[in-house]
Order: sequence, then structure tokens, then C-alpha cells
Amino acid sequence: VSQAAWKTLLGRTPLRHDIEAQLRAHMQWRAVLPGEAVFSHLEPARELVILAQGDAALGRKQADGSFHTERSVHGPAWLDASSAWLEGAHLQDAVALSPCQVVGVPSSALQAVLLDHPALAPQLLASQGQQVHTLIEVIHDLMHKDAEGRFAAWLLQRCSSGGSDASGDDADAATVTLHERKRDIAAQLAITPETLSRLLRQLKRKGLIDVLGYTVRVLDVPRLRALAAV
Amino acid sequence: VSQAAWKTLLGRTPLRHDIEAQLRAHMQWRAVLPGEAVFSHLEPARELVILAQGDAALGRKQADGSFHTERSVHGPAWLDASSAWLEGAHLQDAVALSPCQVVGVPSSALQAVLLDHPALAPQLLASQGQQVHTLIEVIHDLMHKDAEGRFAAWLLQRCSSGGSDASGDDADAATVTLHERKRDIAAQLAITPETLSRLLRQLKRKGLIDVLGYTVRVLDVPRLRALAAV
DNA sequence: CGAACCCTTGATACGCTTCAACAAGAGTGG
DNA sequence: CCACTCTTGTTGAAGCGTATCAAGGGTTCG
Repeated sequence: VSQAAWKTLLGRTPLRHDIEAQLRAHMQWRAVLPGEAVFSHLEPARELVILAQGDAALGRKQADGSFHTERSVHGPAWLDASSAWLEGAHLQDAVALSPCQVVGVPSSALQAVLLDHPALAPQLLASQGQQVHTLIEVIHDLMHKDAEGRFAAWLLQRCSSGGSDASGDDADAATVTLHERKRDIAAQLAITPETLSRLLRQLKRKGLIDVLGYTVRVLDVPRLRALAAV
Repeated sequence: VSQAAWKTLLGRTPLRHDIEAQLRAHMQWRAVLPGEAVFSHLEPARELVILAQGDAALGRKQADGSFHTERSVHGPAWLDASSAWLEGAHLQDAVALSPCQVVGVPSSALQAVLLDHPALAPQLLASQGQQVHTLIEVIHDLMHKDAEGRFAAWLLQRCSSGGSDASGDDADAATVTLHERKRDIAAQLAITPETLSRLLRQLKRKGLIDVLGYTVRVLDVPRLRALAAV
């Protein structure tokens, strides 16, 4: 876990080197291959789980063995930063989508580090707070936006966070490449793959985007933003 | 904020008395009358906000001035435990539904207390983690359950948490009293008041519940649980 | 009494899912 | 190499669930 990764995990303030050194001693690394489970909602959560590298999906394993993605995560990011504090089980299942490096930090160890370095507490609280904000945003979208609005919002977010392609800053025409299967994107948006397919066609017909396989060119940001607005 | 209230806020472990005394010095009390705003998503969040007593609603104020409830809160509980750590604004608006006692704890003060008492950190992290779990549960319900299932789950939760009425433990026939307007319940479930009305009639016709104004008698817990299951 | 709420009920409309069929690529084995 | 299967995405037709619109009844309050 590099300094840059910690910055992503904890927010803007960097992690002090002495704290990082002490944390490093407790971290438990493991590699997870695509398709394998990172953790299950059945096992008790004793450690905070960080996705150092790779892509993973959070969701619930269905009774029939299939997996229903609720949120997809691109490392470095937290996979589960909250369950371990509750002395309960994980709330979701997590599976790797690509080869992943996963780090576990036992909450007991973290508690010890917190005793030595109280400055770490606000950073952890901030990163958890960031997660709360993200989740509330998701809830807001699910409650008030239709499928088109949710997809527009999803596209814009992809567009802005690292999605932009070449030269032209953000004038127009950003290119978004879909790394995941379209059915997984659909699952995140709580729609069926069929509906997503139709949405892509609709937006293309309206001239808002251009679609070519797994590459989407965003042509008209303002109108897309209007669709994404409540 | 009594010891019992702190227990509700922070999880099972009680708050140490010396910590509580130091916190108390920084807490800022204010009373909020029904209909008034507790905070707005426009103002920056400098303090954690606790609802010590009363009922409040979290949601978004619409452009036309009306308020769309996304979650209703019954004190003692957190109103916003995460925004203050992010140096940003509140993410939602909060309005009082009944006369409320609201407590603000400046995050700067809390940070100072954390330096003196690192034992507080895991408790704060646990309470925030609890909130994350609640939100994930809400998202899960919104994504995978239909209106009937969400309402059934809502009823069962109300039924178990303090809702039970008289003698018969949980054999059957718990009575749930709706404190809030039905349109607010509907808003929380992301359905229209009309649909909620129809749902009540349907479930009554099926013999699962009995409805009399704002009193709902739950007659058949198992079948209700079956509806609430994904 | 009328006005302003709230809840209910019905008719209708729309968004999205479901089901079924089909095309296109990837892997496999003859 | 081709035939075969498995998976993924696409497209169309039909149906369900929920929203919307409109009307009416029950309270409460001036």
C-alpha cells in the first residue's frame, strides 16, 4: 500500500510515516484470483479489508449460486471498513473480478495503533464518513431517479474520475471505456441488461453519446447532466 | 444526553464517565420546533449532530419548497455523524417533526477529546459502521425488493424494535402504531401514498395484518417474513 | 360553514421486467 | 478446419408493478 493509495483511502491528508510503519506490521496480504471470493457475509469480520489493487464486486450471493453485484470497486479502495468495528459479520459478499491484492488489518491491531497515535482516528472517521456520503447518494438516486437518470449520472461520474481520454480537458467528447461486463453495470444501476442496452440505443439516437462495443463517447455533457439531475 | 442515550448512539459498550464529562463541556444544545430545519445541505458541517429527543426527518428540500423524506429518525440517534469529518457540507436537509432537543459536537472539540481519550475512537467508528450497515441494507432493499416486500420488512422492523404491545411476547399479533403521517412512511419506502394505501388494503385482505387508522396489528409474522425475504 | 389538510379509491398511463429468439465471439474437441 | 457449446449482448412483444391524475370522504380549525 503506497502513500498514494493511503491518500485515496483516507482522504486528502497523507498518512504519517511513523503510523504507516506501525500499521504495516499488522497488515496481512493475500492475492485473490478472478472469480474467487474475498470474503463472505457468513464469516465474522475481524479485520478491515482493503482492496490494494484490482477490481472486485460487492453484493450478495444468491441461493442458486449466482452473484448479484450491488457495487463494484476499483482498487485502491476500502472493501469493508465498518463491519470489523461491530463485532458482527460482513454484510455483503465480495468477489474478485480481476487478479486482486487484498490487505486485511485486524481491528484489534488497529485499536492498538489508535492508542499510540490518536491522530489516526479522524482520518479513519473521515474515510468512513466519505463512504456514508457515497451510500446516501446511491440511495438518493435509487429513490428519485429513473433508469435513464441513474445511467446518465453513472456515465458522468465515470467520465470525470479518470475517465477522460486525450487532450481536450473537459470541453466535450470524453471517452469512457467499460471495463466490466454490461450486465454488471446494469446490476449496479438496479436495471436489467436489456434495459441498459435499450438505454444506450436511446441516448445514441438522441445524440448524447456514441456507442461502439465497450467504448462510449460522451458527446453532450450538459444535456446528460440535465438527465442526471433529480 | 443520558447514559442510556449514549449507549444507543455508540453501541453496546457504555461511555466512560470521564470521557462523557469532557464531551459534555463541548456540547451545544438547542431546541427545534416542529417544521423547523435542524440543518441544511447548504451550510458547512462543522459539528456532529445528535438528535437527543424527538422525531426528525432526513431528506432533500425540493426546489418548490416541499420536503422529500428519505429517512425518519427517532431520538436518541445520530442525525449526521459523518459530514463534519469531511470538511464539507451536510449531504441532506433535516427538519424536526416533533419538538426536538438537538446536540451539536464540534468536530474540532471532538478531535481534542480523542487525543486525551483514544478509547473513544473505536466507539465512534463502531457507531458510524452501524450506520453504514443500515444504509447498505436500505440499498439492498431498494434494489431487490418490490414495494410489498419493502413495506413488509419495514413493518417487521417496527414490530420488533419497541413496537410490541402487550403481554404475549412474540407469539403473534404484535401491534404497531404509526407515529408519522402515512405519506412520510411512503416516502421512506420510495412509493407514493396511494400505493401504500393499496398495500395496506391488500395485506389486510390476505389476512396478514389488520388495519384501523394508524394502528396496524400484525397477524401472520411468518408469511410477512416470506414477503420481506428477497 | 368553508378551507385546508390527509387518506382513500378508481381509471389510465408509463417504465421497466420478463420471456423468447437471435447474432456474435471464445473455447473445445473431432 | 469445422461443428458444437457456452456466454454475452441485442432486439421485439407482452405483461406486471407502480406512478399519475382526478374525485370523494373524513378531520380539524378558523
